[in-house]
Amino acid sequence: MEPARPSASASSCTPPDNGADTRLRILDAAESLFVANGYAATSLRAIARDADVNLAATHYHFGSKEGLLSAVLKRQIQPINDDRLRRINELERSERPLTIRSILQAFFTPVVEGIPDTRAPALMARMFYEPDALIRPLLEETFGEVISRFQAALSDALPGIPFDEVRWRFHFTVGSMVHLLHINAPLGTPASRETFITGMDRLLDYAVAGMTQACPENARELED
Amino acid sequence: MEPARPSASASSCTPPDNGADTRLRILDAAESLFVANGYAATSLRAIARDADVNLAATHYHFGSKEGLLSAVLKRQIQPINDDRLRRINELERSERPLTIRSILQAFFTPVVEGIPDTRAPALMARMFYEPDALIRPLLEETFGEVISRFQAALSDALPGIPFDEVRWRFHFTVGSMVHLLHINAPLGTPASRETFITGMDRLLDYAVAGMTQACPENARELED
DNA sequence: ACACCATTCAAACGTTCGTTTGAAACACGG
DNA sequence: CCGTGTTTCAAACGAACGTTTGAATGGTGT
Repeated sequence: MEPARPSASASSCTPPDNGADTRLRILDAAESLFVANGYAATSLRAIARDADVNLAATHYHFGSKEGLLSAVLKRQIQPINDDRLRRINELERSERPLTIRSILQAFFTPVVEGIPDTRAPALMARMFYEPDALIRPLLEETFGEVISRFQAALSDALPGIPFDEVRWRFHFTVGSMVHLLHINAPLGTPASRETFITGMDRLLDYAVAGMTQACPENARELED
Repeated sequence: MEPARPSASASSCTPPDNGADTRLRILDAAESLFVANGYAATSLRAIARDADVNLAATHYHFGSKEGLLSAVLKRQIQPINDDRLRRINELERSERPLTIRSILQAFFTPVVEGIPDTRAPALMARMFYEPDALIRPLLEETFGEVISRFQAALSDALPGIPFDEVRWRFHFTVGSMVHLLHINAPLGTPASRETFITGMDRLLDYAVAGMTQACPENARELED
């Protein structure tokens, strides 16, 4: 029943680019359409047309529409989250205690640098609020570790503030960021990179102020 | 071609509940499904089934799926925005200059009070990020006046801060709120009203800190 | 040259979608 | 009690959907 997955049964050491080009074109087209119109409103036929491939190729390479979405997500968002974890780990190895600003920078910077390309932020924002229930487990699997990891680091850097309160404030911070990605990236203008970076810079100030609130000495700790 | 709209040609002073019950049941069912699954993934057949009405009734009363969405939006979000404008107008008539906290309260409170019912916040959050392009003009028409009105009030209350900077900060504030509505309300738990109100309270502190940033005297102006 | 396997392709599968139709059911003033 | 206009209903429309099929295609090792 199931078509042979190209990567599974291949025993050769150097995988040839047979179909690799098709795979990439499908991923690119799907990503653009998912960002622009959402998952439910995007048809595999539209993806195949934009990618200039046969309709059946989408099922051959990704098994189903949901499998294609999973592949799109993995390609763009996973590297960003990996980079976040790498940065927070390196931070904790170097300085103690961490500053709020440095933690949030470790959270924001990978998005700004757009790993692996500049369409990642738009995809991240879009998928984060996709209504389809089938996407939720995918996202929780993708973001769960990063969120709890940064919650812990922020809580360590905000002694005396209850963990619940820290979680709320980080919740609002994430919301601000996603909203910025949403409005600045998807519809209309393709998000001039300059405007986007400006927004992320101001977001950092805004989030530091919100996270620290009644601890101004903490908010300014890096500016001395 | 066009079916006679029920509200147009009726000349009687007391409109009978002919079809009004059907209309309401359709609106309720559509609202729930739009919030849970989004616009594109919700079918008129599912709405008609949940509302326990005939499929054709949806077209008879609302003309099209898009018309139904417009009616759902108008019923829930318009009252919230009207209340916001009423509060900000009343504020500006009473005290001068306004405090950031009082302005943001005028923006948040109508959502907390859930006019006309508690499902409004969830609908607001869902629709705000709907991917379908057809919704954008609807939302800009619905939220445009409120956004610019509050931007102006905040700018007046933050003398010395460039208008662009104020706009950015308010942008993040809106994002924090929508994100709170999203996570707390839609999928899974039906948003215990208590948890939601707690979140909105903390959001107010967070947003005041972010909006005022390097002006702590402004952040605390109401607490004396 | 052959056999083998991954990939592409046109065509069709059954299902579900938004919408339309035309007649039945209903309310109500004359 | 009939005539008129509003509302409901079952049924169907064409189109688009995700998915499947089976044959053609192309390169690779022997």
